[in-house]
Amino acid sequence: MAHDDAAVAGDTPDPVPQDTPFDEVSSHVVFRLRLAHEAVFRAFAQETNDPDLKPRVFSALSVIAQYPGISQSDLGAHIGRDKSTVTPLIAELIASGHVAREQGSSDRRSFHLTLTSLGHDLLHRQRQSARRHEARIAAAIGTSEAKAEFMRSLDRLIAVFG
Amino acid sequence: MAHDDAAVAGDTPDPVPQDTPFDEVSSHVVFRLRLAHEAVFRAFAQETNDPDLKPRVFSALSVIAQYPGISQSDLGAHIGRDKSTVTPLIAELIASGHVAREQGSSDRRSFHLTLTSLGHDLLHRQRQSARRHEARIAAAIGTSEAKAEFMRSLDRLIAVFG
DNA sequence: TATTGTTATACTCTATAACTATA
DNA sequence: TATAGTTATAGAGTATAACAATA
Repeated sequence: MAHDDAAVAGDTPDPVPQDTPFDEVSSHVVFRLRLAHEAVFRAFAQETNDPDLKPRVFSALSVIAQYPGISQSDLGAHIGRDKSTVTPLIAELIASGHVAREQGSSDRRSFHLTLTSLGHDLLHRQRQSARRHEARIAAAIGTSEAKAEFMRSLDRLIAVFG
Repeated sequence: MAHDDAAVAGDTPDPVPQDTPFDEVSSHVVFRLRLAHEAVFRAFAQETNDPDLKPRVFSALSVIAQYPGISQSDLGAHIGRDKSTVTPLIAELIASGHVAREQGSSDRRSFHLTLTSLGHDLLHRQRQSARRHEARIAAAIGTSEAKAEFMRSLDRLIAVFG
């Protein structure tokens, strides 16, 4: 915490107000985006006590469910991560029995990823948690329409700056 | 890249469309928020060739300019970081001559941070870069009004989940 | 030559805990 | 006891580059 107002250089700064201060920094999208991302990310992980409910696990399971047989590189492209980042993630999901991997027959460099029944079960549970989380987000933002507009803005930022 | 449509488990997946795919994952705020944050953060750092234009540097300079004499702990509270994270940041800014530090006279545990003239100059330049960056964001989102609404949504998320 | 996946490595950003010195 | 700041350390999360196998 800090001063209530600027330009005070004395010894004992006043405490800052607890509500959002009107800092210059707060007026920039990049900083609020960082804080909002951190907050939403944390809340997502806490949505259940399931230690497997990590966004990266959920995203991997979702993409594999949607594209059964997808390769690791393609999965990486879908979730915006390098293949070297995908490797340990998939290793973890194979070790936990949620994902199965089969070598390609026509191209033996690549693997085809599929969900096991355990993986489908986990995805099902994570979808429920994700649904609750999205509902909390909609409530925080205000309405479903406002949330949809928020999503559109995120999309435009990703499209322009991504 | 991956399949064009789901449930194809063949050997050679079709390439994924280059525009945003309608993945399940894309329909969740948490994932788009991550990608948008990464993209906007990267663009901010690239706004100029100035290697000092890091969001954390800009935020520290801004807060110190707004609250001259602020302590390191208070600064950390303003930018949402622990004091142990602030220590090396301030050390860097003192080493580069942008920030000055003076021990408190009434409470000698704490320090008072101020900007040097070099620090003011840097902040001035960073503000210009930040202004351009914010303008690009507004253009990406569409209008200033849409950006303002976007900011309000970010604020609500921070307030609810922070 | 190009690509898939693995590995080794390193970098960025961050926090927790233990510590010193003050209060 | 409590607080300001430092230090040591650790842990996410990620990418780059070199590599082997395959195309």
